[in-house]
Amino acid sequence: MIRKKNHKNLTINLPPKETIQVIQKELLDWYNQNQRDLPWRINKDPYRIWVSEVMLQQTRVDTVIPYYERFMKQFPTLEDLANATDEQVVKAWEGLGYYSRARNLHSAVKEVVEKYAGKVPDQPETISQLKGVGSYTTGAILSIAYNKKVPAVDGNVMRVFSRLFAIKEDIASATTRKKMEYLADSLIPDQAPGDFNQALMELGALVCTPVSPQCLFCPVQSVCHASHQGIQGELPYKKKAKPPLKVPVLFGWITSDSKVLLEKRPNKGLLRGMWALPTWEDVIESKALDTMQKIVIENNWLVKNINIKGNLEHIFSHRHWKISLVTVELIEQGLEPSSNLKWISLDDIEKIALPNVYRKALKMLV
DNA sequence: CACCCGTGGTG
DNA sequence: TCACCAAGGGT
Repeated sequence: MIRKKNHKNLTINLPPKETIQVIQKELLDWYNQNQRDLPWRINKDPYRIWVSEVMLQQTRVDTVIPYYERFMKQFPTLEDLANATDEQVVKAWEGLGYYSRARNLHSAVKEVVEKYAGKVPDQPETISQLKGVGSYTTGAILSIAYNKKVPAVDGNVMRVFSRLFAIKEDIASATTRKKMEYLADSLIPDQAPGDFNQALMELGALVCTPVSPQCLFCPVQSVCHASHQGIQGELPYKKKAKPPLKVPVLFGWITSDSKVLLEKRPNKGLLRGMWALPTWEDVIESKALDTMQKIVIENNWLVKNINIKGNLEHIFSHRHWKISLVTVELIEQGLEPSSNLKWISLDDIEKIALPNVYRKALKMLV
């Protein structure tokens, strides 16, 4: 290995030139033979590449495919998406999670229409200013759609590099990530940067997998430090994540006259800006009925009946909701609709973008 | 830098 | 069963 320092004075071991050439050739050959047939690979339309990259953030390929197919059918061009309403876009995203991705994408696409005449920027400084376009997505769009020599370091690439070069540092740290980006920048070939970036990710997805990597089928096994040392199973190193915090919550199924009350969640925090069943946090199961009765009294609602309807759990990445479901039937709709409160019929609820945790609750009620 | 932000699949 | 994870970004 050649020890080098980059502009930020990080010490980085770069492989010798011959090794770099082996990696480039073997990876590109392998990718040409083994790449999957994926719907975002039918052409190089920057808009199509962009949508796929945003959907794929922290989300599996198999999960994304049906969403992507529907999304591209509904919004075939960048202009179509720009002209859509926010509600339409978020509805198309329903069930995918991380809903801010949809709002950011929508907002960014509108910005591209207004400021760049509908052409997706092809410079890193410009495109990375768009909402929801970070370092990885910048590299992915520029290399895949525009064939620019910009690294795209995602979780796959970090895993592949950590094994290939036996890097034992925590891949969650910003410093390690900088090293990885510098490595990627040093490895990426002039000829086919987009294919090379995708080859790294494809290798991580198909061969250099998180558990039981298939080193026997790896095109770069001959130059892999982890494989030679037999430590591929130990890498990449990652600090253990904290378990999600358990929070007891109360969902209200508040109905009147065959309509149900929906509440818009605040513009910050979990499921921000999404329509939801009225939700109260830190209400334990044994207090669910009491709490709902208090709420009814405080609001002077005229109530036919209040019932516990059941319990369910939902685990987010950092929250674990233990949910009590309580139904309230009002004699009359004593609540004025507002910007964050509305009555809606059961038919119309299908048209609203509801997070899956609320869809799950709905299934227990209808 | 540490934390927040969804969901469903898997071994 | 449950810990871990999947083509990250924002703050």
